Amino acid sequence: MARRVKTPPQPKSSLDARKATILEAVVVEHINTAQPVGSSSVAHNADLAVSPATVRTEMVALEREGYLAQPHTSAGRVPTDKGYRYFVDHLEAGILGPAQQRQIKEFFAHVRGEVEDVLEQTSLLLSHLTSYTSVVVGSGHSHATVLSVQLVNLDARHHLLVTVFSDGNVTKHSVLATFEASHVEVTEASRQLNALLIGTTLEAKVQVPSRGDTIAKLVREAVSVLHAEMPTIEGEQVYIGGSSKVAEVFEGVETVRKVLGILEQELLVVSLVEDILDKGVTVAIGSEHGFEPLSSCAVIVAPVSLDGETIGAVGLLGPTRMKYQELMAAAEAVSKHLTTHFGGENDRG
Amino acid sequence: MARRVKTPPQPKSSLDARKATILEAVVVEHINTAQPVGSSSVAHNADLAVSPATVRTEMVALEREGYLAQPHTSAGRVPTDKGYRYFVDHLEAGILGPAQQRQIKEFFAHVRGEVEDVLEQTSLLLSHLTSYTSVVVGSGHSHATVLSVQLVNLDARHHLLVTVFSDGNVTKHSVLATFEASHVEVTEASRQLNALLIGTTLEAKVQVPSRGDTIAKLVREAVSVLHAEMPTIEGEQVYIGGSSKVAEVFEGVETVRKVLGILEQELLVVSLVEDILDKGVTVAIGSEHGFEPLSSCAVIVAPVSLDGETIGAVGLLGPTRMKYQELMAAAEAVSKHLTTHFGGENDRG
DNA sequence: GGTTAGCACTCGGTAAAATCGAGTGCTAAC
DNA sequence: GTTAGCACTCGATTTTACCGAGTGCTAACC
Repeated sequence: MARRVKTPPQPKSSLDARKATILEAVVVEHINTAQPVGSSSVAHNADLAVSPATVRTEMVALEREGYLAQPHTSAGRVPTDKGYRYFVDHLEAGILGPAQQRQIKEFFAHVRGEVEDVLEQTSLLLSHLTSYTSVVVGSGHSHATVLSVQLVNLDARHHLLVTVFSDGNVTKHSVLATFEASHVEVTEASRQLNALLIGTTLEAKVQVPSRGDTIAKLVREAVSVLHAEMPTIEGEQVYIGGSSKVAEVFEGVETVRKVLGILEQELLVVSLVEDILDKGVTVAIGSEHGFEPLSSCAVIVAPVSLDGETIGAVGLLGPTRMKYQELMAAAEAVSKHLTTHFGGENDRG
Repeated sequence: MARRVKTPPQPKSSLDARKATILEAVVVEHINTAQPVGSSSVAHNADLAVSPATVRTEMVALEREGYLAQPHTSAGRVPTDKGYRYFVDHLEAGILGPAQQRQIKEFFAHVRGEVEDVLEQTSLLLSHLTSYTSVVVGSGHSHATVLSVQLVNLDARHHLLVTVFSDGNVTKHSVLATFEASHVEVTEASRQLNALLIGTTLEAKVQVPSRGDTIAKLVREAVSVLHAEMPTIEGEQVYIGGSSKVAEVFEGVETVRKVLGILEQELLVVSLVEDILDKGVTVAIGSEHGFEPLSSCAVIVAPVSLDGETIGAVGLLGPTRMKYQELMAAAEAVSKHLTTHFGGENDRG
């Protein structure tokens, strides 16, 4: 359904049955062999009873229309991004192997712990499952309200502000005072902070006391420290699983370096995944996402939602010649399980 | 001083002046060129006024003693791990370039935030500074005592146990009850938990109430959740900076894959670094640390201490042919700055 | 008109051959 | 003990030849 949102240009890319079959055959074979594929292997392989010559004629057409490309004359054809796109768009949903299904079931039956831990482990699961690099994103808590704040004093001038949010996130912030405060004063400041902040979001302005006593100064300091953090997309979590797979799955040191470099920049990864989600797409191939350094990559994403709202996503990253069907099935399955996992938690006793 | 603790076997490896010079020249040149180095370049390069033939004779001696190796007949020599070891042991402390010194000063002048954030950013700094992969380890808080615990209820059955430790660490744990609890009950449970746990370590046994009321059940549940976590080395933090550098600095996809695979396993990295620290050494070369998959790597570590106790370490990882002098200086400088950074925090107002 | 067999042609990849030269070990003279 | 001289080794590089998968085109075929 969401697929309608994709690239508006071409009038609804569609090919006659035979061209489609040929394109598909080329894609499949190239994914398996990593080699340019020639007319004859397509003619044999596919169930179209046609001679290589005919296949060739169709191939020049497909090349003219931009679905295929030739590395050089007298070599076979290789799919372009557009070719992969057609392939993916016309892919019937894959079904996961029983072993993998079992592995996922197993995992979610036994996984426990905080959201962060679950997400991190999920990224490892996905990576093991697929032998590709996985990306799991949990979205931030910008709309979460404060459930509780507490000022704990480490020593006379050094305090720790611990804040609990309605979505279960907990943050800590150091509060360094230029003056000493007694235990009683800190406790009182903590009480006032609670009264002040509970129920508010980080965006909300609060009325801080303007008095000059120790307690008021503490309160002001704590509030400012907490709110100072607001602009950063605090709470966005990224977990990358199996980054070593990058070296297996891509060829060419240069590409490996580039991809790893990208994966290091968590903010970039988050925005990449969110961009793709925003487009309502589940796969971004090559140049489709704007990131030039990832032009030889394809990214599969599947949203994780709670109460109808997207709260995160799981993704897989690989070269454009990746096993789309299998990987999409894996991502989908895991995202479904995650969704019910978190959804179920609320009801469970 | 700590260096005396290293490999006991050989009676104090030492070479006559000329052999030492030659070995050093070979190491330096091989580090720069990544190529086997021949007798003539050594004869020219070094300030020993000797002919290549003499150098050759010395080289066979050095080879016999295990400091050098020949990839194949009629190729130059390459240092062995033992050769690097000798080189490193007789390296006078390097001095950091002014640009890098400035960068470090700059960094520590402006860095702020929680310990975790500082450590993470430090790992990035080290990596940028050196173009190698960095490892920053912060040690756990097994001896830390509980400063404060708080049970916050998210909904009737779903609570969050937030614990603040004396070392500034904060943990959260979900507490899922099979029964409903009112706000008042949760608050009371929270109060009792505080009375029970403050000042204790996670190892300590505590006397939980055995009554059957809601509050007692909550308390028991919370304590068990908290203590269940004890055995895991909670609080060990690892930050790896510049993992993409692995692809630049090592050659051979296979090596890159192996190293990345290791870096993914944080526990492994922690124990690697701690092993090296325990040996009282600052550099582990090739086979010196036990990790077979890292046999082509060298690791530089520098401890970070607070009040005389080691609270973490910074490290750099690269191929055995890495720029030891420069990197050791960088690691040392950063660890010193980190030490004073954390040490100073306590006194600062 | 679409399909196909036939065919000349292209061109990257591989293998064999030739060559190069850095570097060695040895020996004999210094 | 040092060094010049020299024959020798052997990986790396270049050259050449060649193969063959695959193409595009054309003419015959259904």
